[in-house]
Amino acid sequence: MDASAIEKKWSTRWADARAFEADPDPKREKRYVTAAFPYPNSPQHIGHARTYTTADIYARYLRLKGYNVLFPMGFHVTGTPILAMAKRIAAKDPDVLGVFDKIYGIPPSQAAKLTEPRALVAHFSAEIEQGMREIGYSIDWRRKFYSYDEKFNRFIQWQFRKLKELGYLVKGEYPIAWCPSDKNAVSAHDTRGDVDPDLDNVTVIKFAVSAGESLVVTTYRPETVYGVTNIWLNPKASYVRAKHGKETLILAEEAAKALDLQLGLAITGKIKAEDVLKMGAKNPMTGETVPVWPASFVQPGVGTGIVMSVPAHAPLDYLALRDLGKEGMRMPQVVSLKGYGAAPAKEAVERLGVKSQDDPKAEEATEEIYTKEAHEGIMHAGEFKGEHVSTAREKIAAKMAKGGSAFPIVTISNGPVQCRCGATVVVNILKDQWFIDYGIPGWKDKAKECLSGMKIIPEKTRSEYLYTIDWLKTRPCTRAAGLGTKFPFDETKMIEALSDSTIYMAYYTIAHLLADVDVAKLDDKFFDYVLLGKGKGDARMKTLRDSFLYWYPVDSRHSAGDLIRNHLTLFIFIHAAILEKRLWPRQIATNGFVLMDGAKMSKSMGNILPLRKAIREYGADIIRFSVVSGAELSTDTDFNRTVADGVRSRLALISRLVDESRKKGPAQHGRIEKWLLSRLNRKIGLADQLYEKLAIRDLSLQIFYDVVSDLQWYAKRSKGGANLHDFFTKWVVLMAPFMPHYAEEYWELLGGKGLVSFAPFPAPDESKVDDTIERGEELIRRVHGDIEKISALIKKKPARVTVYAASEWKRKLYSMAKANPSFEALMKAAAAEKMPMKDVQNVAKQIMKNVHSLALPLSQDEELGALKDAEAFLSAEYSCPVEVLPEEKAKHDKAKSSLPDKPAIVLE
RNA sequence: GCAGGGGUAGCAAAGCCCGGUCAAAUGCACGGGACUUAAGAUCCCGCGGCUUAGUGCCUUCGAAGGUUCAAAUCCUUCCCCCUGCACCA
Repeated sequence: MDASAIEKKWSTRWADARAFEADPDPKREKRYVTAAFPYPNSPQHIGHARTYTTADIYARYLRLKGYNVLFPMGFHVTGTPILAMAKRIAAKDPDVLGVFDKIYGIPPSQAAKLTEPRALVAHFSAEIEQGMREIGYSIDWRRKFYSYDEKFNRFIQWQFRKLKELGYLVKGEYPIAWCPSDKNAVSAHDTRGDVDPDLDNVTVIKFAVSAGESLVVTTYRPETVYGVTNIWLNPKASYVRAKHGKETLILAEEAAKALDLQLGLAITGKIKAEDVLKMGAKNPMTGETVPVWPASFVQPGVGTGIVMSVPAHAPLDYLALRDLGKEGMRMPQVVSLKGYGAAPAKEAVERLGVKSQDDPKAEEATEEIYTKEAHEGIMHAGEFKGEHVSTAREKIAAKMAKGGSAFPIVTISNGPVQCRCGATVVVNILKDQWFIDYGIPGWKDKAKECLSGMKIIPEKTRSEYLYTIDWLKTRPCTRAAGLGTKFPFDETKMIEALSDSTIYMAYYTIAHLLADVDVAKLDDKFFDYVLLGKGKGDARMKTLRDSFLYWYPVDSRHSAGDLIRNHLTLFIFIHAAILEKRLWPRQIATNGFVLMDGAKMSKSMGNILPLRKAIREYGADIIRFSVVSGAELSTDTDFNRTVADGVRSRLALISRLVDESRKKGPAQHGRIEKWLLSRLNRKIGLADQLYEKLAIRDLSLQIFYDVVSDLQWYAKRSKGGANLHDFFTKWVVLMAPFMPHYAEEYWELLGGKGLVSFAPFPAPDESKVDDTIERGEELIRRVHGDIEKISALIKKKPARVTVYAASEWKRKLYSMAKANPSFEALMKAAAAEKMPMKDVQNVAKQIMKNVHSLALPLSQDEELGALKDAEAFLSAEYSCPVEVLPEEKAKHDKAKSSLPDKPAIVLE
C-alpha cells in the first residue's frame, strides 16, 4: 500500500472512531496539551507544522502512557491583518494576488471571492484544519472555535471585567502610528511596502525669533544645543505660523499638519521660506542669535521640518555649510570624543570622502559619529561639562522643558511611511487608551511564582521569561478596529489580539458543551461559577465546572520560541491573576523555526512550502518526522529534499521487514535476533525519559536512525532468515507518536489489538538486555570492517581468513591493571603470576594507554562464541573460508598480536 | 547600548553542565570499492596531515593565556555572529 492510501485509511479510521475526542473520566488521570492556535490569513506551511507536530507527538506519547489526553484546536482571528488583507484583495492588489496565486495556489478567480474578512477566515481555517487532519494531529475537533464567536466574546469580556476588578486595567495617553485619512491605527500590514512605522521620542527646541514667536527645530541630540551655529530649513518647502497655546510656532506646513493631532496646532498663516531665511533665531541655552540658512537635506515632513545646525558633531550640518562655502566658520565643540579632534563630523566626512549633503555616504558618516558620541562622548561645553553624553542628554532636555524652551514629541523615525490608502502616516496621541498594567509588583510576583513552579523546555529559555516578566509594564489592550471582542468598558474599541488569547485554553474545556446554551446566559455569574467556583449553578453549569476542573490546568503549552516575549508571558500573567494557584499552567515547550534549504521562509523569497503541498509530495509521516527530527527543539531546523528522501528510504526498509515478519513463522531468536532485542529494550527506558523531556532530536536518532542502522546490519547478518515480530510489536509503539499512520498500519499487519495510538507504552524487558551479546556483535562488526581495511591496504582479496581470539591470560592483565595502574606495577604483578613476560610487555603497553578508563573485556569463550557465530556470514561476505580459532591454536605468528576485544586477523 | 543565545572538521549539527574511553556522534556532500550490461537504489571502507596488514605519530574544536598528570570540556581576557528591545499577529 502506498503512503497516501495508508494515511487516508487511518485518518478515516480515527475520525470514524472519534478516537481523539476526549471526555472527562474521573477514573483516569488526565493530561491537557495545547498549542498556540493559528491565525487563518494564509495556509499553514511546514514551519507551523513543527510546533503542532511537537505538541501532537507529546499528546500521543502521553496517551501511550495511559493518560486521558485532550489536545484541542481553534482559530485566532482577532486583529487587523485579516481585515487589511480582505481590503487588499478587494482592491485587486497585485502583490497579494500574486502571493495567493504563486505560493498558496489560489487563482485570482477564486481569490476574488475572498473580499470579506469572514470569507477569508472560512477559507483559510478550513484549509488549515484539513491540513491538520491530513498530517494526523490527534485533535478533538468538537471544541473548535473562532475568537470572534459570540460566546467566546462573552468569555473574554468576563476576563477583562476580572482584570478591572483586580485593578489591573488603567487608562492613559498613548502615541500610535495613525492614518489621518482612514482615521485608524496603522501597523506594518496597513502600509505600502509593509513598513512597520517606528515611533521615536524626539525633542523640539524653540529658537525665539520675536516675542511669543519661535522657530521650532527637532533633534535627537538636545545636548548639542550648545554648539548651534545656525538653523537649517529647506528653501523649497512651505512654512506656516501655527498657534500652540498662547505661543506661535514657525514650522514646515507638512510638519504642522502631521503634528496637529499630537499638539493641537491652529495654523494662522503661511510664511515663505525666503522670509524665514531672513530671521535671526535665539538659542535658548546660549542666548546667542544665529542666522537661518537653506539646506536641501532638510525634509519638511520629518519632525518640525526645521533643524538646528551643529557642524562640529553632525556630518550633514557640516556638509551643508561646506556646500554654502562657509566651511571656514567657527564650529563650537560640544562633545569630546576619544580619537577625534574638536570637529568629529568634519573628520568623518573628510575621511569617508563625502561629496555633499546629497551624497548617500553622508548617512554613513552620520551613523558613525552619532553612535560613537552617544556611547563614548563626554560633554565638552555647557553646565554638564565632563558628564557622559548618554546621561547629560536627558538632563539637558528636561532642563529646557522645565524652562519652557523645549518639549517632547513623537515622530516616525523611519518616515515618511505611506498608508495603503496613499496618505502619509502620522503620530496620534490617543487620550483614552486602555492598558493592562503588568507593572503592578504583587502581580509580577505571582507571575514569577507561577513560572518557578513550571517546567520550561528548553530550560535555558527560563531567563527569557523572567526578563520579560520584569520588563512588562503597561501594555495597550484595545485597538480602534479589528475582528474579535468588543472592549467591555468602551464598546467602540476592540480588544487587542494578544490580550484576548491568554487564557483561552480554559474555553476549550467547555466550548463544545456551550452549543445549546443561550448566549445571553453567558454572563459574569456564569463564568464566575464555571471557572472560579463562585456562587451557585444549575446542573448544566455543574457539568461545565466539572469539565473545566477535570482538564485544567494546562499540562503542556506549545509554541515557537518567538512568543516567549509576548504571548507566553502574558499567558503566565493572566493565569496567575485570575485563576487559583492549583490551576496555573504546568509546562511550556518552545521550538525554533523550520528553514527551507537553509533559508528562512518568506513570501518575498517565494520559498514557502505549504503544508498540504508538502504532504502530497512526501507523505504525512515523512513530513512530521522531517520537521521535528533535524535539530534540537530550541534551534532552527532545516527542511530539504535529502532529509525527506532519507526518511522515506529508511521507512521503505522497515516496511519490507515488517511485511516479512508478518509472513514468516515463529521467531528464531538466534544470536542476531537477541542482539536486536537487547538493543531495543535498552532504548525503551531511555526513550521514555526522552519523550518526557521532549528531547525530540535525540529520540529520533535513538528510535529511528539508530534502529534503522541496526536493522540494516541485521538484514546483512541474518541473510533474510528470521521473524522480527517481537521486535516490531514493541518498536512500532515507540515510534507511533512520530509516524502514527505507518505505525497503525504496521500494528494491524502484526496483529496488534485495537489502535496503536492507544496501545500501552512498551515496558523495557531487562532480561532481554544482554551486554555480552551486544559487545560480541560490536566485535563482529569491527572484525568485518578490519578485514575490509586490510584487504584494501594489501590490495588483495583474501583466499582464506583466520581470526584469533586472544588468550585468557591477556584478559586477566586487564583486571590486574585496575589494581596496578602503572606499567611497572603491572609488570611486577604479572611476573608474580608467572606470565610469559615478553608478551606481557606488549599487552601492558597497550593497556597503559587508557588505563584510566579501562573497560574489562569479554572472556575468550565469549569472543569465540560471537565470532564463530559469524563465521558463515563473514565467509559469505568475502567469498572465502573464514575460520575462528583461539590464539593457542595459532598457525601463524600474527596470532600473538591478538588482544582482548581485538582479535588477530590473518589474510592469506 | 541593554538583555539573551551562539562560535566544533566541506556543510548542518551533537559533545561542554559531571575533564580522561574525543581526530570528536549523526546526517548530507565528497572519494574508493562491492553489486549491476549500465544508471539508480542498496551495502562496505575512507573523508585534518603523515604513516601502517586492521596501526602509530603529529596538529586541531573562535583567539590568547591559566588550572591539571590530562581540556573541545574548568577559569580569565579578547574577537566575532545571531535574536529581542514592545503593543505587532
